[in-house]
Amino acid sequence: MDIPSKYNPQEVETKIYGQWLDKGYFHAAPNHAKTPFTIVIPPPNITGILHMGHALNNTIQDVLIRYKRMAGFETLWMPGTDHAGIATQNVVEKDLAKEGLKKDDLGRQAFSERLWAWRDKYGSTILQQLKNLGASCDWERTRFTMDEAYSEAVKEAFIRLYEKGLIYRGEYIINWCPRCKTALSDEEAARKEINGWLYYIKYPVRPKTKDHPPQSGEASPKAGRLKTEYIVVATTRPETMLGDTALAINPKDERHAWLKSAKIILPIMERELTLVEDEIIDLAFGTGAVKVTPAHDPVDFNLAKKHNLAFINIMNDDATLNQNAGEFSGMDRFEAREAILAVLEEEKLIEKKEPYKISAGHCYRCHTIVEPRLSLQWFVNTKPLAQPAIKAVEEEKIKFYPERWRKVYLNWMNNIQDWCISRQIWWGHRLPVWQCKCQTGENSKLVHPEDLNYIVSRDKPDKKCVRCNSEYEQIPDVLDTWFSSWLWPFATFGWPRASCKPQAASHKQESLKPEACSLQQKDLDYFYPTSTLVTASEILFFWVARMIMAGFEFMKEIPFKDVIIHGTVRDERGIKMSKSLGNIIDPLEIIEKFGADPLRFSLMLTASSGSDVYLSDEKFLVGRNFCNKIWNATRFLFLKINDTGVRIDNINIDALDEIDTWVLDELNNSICKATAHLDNYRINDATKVIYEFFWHTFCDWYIEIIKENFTPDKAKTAIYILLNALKLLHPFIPFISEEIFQSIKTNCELTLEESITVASWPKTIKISPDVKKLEEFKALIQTIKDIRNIKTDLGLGAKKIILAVKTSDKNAAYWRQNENWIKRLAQAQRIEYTGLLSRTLYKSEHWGLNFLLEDIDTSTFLKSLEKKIKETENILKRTKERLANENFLTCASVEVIAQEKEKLTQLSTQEKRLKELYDALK
RNA sequence: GGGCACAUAGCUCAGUUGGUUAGAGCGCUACGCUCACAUCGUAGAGGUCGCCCGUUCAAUUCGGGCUGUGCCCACCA
Repeated sequence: MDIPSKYNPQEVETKIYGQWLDKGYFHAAPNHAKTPFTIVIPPPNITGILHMGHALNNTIQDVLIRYKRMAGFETLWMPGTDHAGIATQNVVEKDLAKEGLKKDDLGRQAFSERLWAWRDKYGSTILQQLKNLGASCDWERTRFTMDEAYSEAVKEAFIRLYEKGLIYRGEYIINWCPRCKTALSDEEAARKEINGWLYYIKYPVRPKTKDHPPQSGEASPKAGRLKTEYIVVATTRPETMLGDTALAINPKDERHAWLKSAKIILPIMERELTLVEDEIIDLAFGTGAVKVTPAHDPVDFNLAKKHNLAFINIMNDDATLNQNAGEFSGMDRFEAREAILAVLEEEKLIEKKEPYKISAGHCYRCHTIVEPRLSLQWFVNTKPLAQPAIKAVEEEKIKFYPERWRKVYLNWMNNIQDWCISRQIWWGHRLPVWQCKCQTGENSKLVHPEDLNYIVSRDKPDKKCVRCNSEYEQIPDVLDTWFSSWLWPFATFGWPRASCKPQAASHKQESLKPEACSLQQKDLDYFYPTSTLVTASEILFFWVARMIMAGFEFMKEIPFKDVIIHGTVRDERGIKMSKSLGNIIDPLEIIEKFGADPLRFSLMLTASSGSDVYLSDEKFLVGRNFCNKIWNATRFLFLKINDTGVRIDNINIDALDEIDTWVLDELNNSICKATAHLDNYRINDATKVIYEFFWHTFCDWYIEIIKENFTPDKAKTAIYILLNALKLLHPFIPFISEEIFQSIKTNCELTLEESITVASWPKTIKISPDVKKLEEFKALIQTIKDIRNIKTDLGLGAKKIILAVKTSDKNAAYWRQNENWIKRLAQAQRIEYTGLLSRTLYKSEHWGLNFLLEDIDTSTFLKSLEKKIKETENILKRTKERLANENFLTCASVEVIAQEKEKLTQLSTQEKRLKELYDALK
């Protein structure tokens, strides 16, 4: 029996992972004899490298998957990656920049090739890293959101929604990232507060010309105000004033009623502004007068639609000002802001400025401040899609863990806004929309949608443009990445080919081999809906909510039953770990240093369900130490087995003594608790239970007890416990548990599964323990702890004691029977049994004890006795008071009263014993 | 502006239907290299359960208010 004295994680992990793959343990296929358990991985971006958030997320999934696999489910963990449109394009653009090139230098085709080349080279890096972590994904099924079949699913989804009227094109204010030069959805424009200014700008007001004299009645009371010559508006973005086409006031605002008979002039542009009145204008904010910039502000946009105002777009796609900005054209938006302020300052048109917190949208990929901008884009009408998705959660067909996310989800869903899905980038799924060349133009041209004649079609349309007779071409836009990932739970199983109804079939359907289709059909039927989704709260709206909508829309069913939302990984100060902040702990480094198991175990122990995880390097020591403990406990057992030549075969239940019975009972309890915790997704509680059992029951007591009387029966029990503990531990620490499992297999004569990966989850062993005997044994353990305690109080250090025991003959026999290990664990050189104790140090209902030593300094001991007496008296007092309370006796339940009475007698005895000890020693 | 959480030992957190002598891990202190493990063992100290009010025989637990912290949503010019 050879277990190396040092555990070498790196070597073992690589070897074992290879074996798992060779054996195909992670592969799942429909099997109607088993219940499926399916998890689809949140597909990491192909630009990603494994960070601690991934490590946490994927360890949770692997724990569940490995547990369910052992528990007899047909278990599938579907892996894959996300093409991550903007993120990937940015990375490749940066790459290109190193060569001094821009994507436009290459053109779409060449740049696209470059993107694919990048993806082929780096796109699966993170999957390899997941393997290092021990992830038991079914790698044969690895998917990518731009696989051919997957792309077909995306196209199909678009077309079906379009045909249902749930996708539309329109010109609205969207969030525009001037750096990525694309539209973003509201969710992708992350709101962040920045320090800015609120500028109060004077807009000149002149009397109306003689052609349009003011209505006399209207202007009379305030006619004189016209001499004040201006109206003040407040704005945080002065540069947008160049696009102002109106000024808005609240109709109830008497302060500004005089403006109705006036002509309001936009400074710099010297343009006359329309005056509009609308209830939406807040009387209390700023001056109550609002500049209206229809093409650059969502509120103003709505106002303009309502009041039929003109739209003037003043910006290019890179947020420089365009020709509509006159002298400022060509300037960057912030540069223009300063320039405009300077001009206004010169003309004395700035009344004041106040520091102001602006909640500005930031591009979630490059963190540039987004520009609200009028643009022709494609949208999903989400409200109809949201209805069944709301209902499913309300009816608990889908549950959130922790439950509080349910409210967050419902709150968002009930206020859902339409989803802008078109992006002006090159990496992604092209929209199946076709247009004649004569119609395609810059978005900034702001042609009316009605004028544009486009065709939504799976393939290039045959017909030619009626105006210019040229062919239709696919529009350049691509879809939001999330428009593909929201299909993940079923598109990964081959939808729509698999589940296609004849009328919705794509044209490629016919060319598919029938058996391929039916295979996919089987998979989809069997594995969908999936079981559990494990994710971080950050993508609740981006992904989880949308998957639920897509599930109902395309599959008529929930995509998953349970959603586990884990916390964010933070550093020890509570700051979110991020590469840019430089406070990351690299999981790969931890794996390198300690191994994957310690990383996984530490994470699972630290991450209490749903709360954020605070990490520091030293947090990983727990896992390292524990794995070391397991390794050494095993090594020791094997050494003993080797020394004694014991043959290990099956445990003999009839031969169990009180020690075995006790430890097996503890194992049973741990199995029950751990299983229940895992079923409730209380993963860290499960981790704690097993940790506690292995270390503090099995190692600290059982192994210590059997050490010097290593009989075959004890050895068998020990190996039985070890095996079951390893199985309980396997989901958390798959490598070391497998390694040890394999050495048990080779060294013991037991019939075991081929691998712990496919071993069955532990069941409780039937031992029907005698409760009284168990209690007796537990009392013995408690006494040993008390002896150690007293020894410490007496300041005896390592000194061995001679223990005098006064007890019944029966109990004395029990002690004699267990004397060897009691002596060792209580650090006694000898035990004497006596009918009379000269000086009692310890007294329980079973026995009294003394240490037969001269010159004992009992002062510390007496002090701790005093303390205990005082504590007991306090509780006793409270208990007595409670039992003397009439109200308590009438109101409290019988059980509670009985419990209190029991407590009273127990405490009284305890108090009496302690006082006797104290008095005798004093 | 709206919503959701959280506040328990120095730190990170348990405490699941109100009744426990309020727990664990890490850290800290003392003692110990007992032939698996010092990545170890034994023991200990440390908490008026954020504050106030209420419901109740009884509140860390339920309700209200306050304070503090975090997060999310919003058309805060």
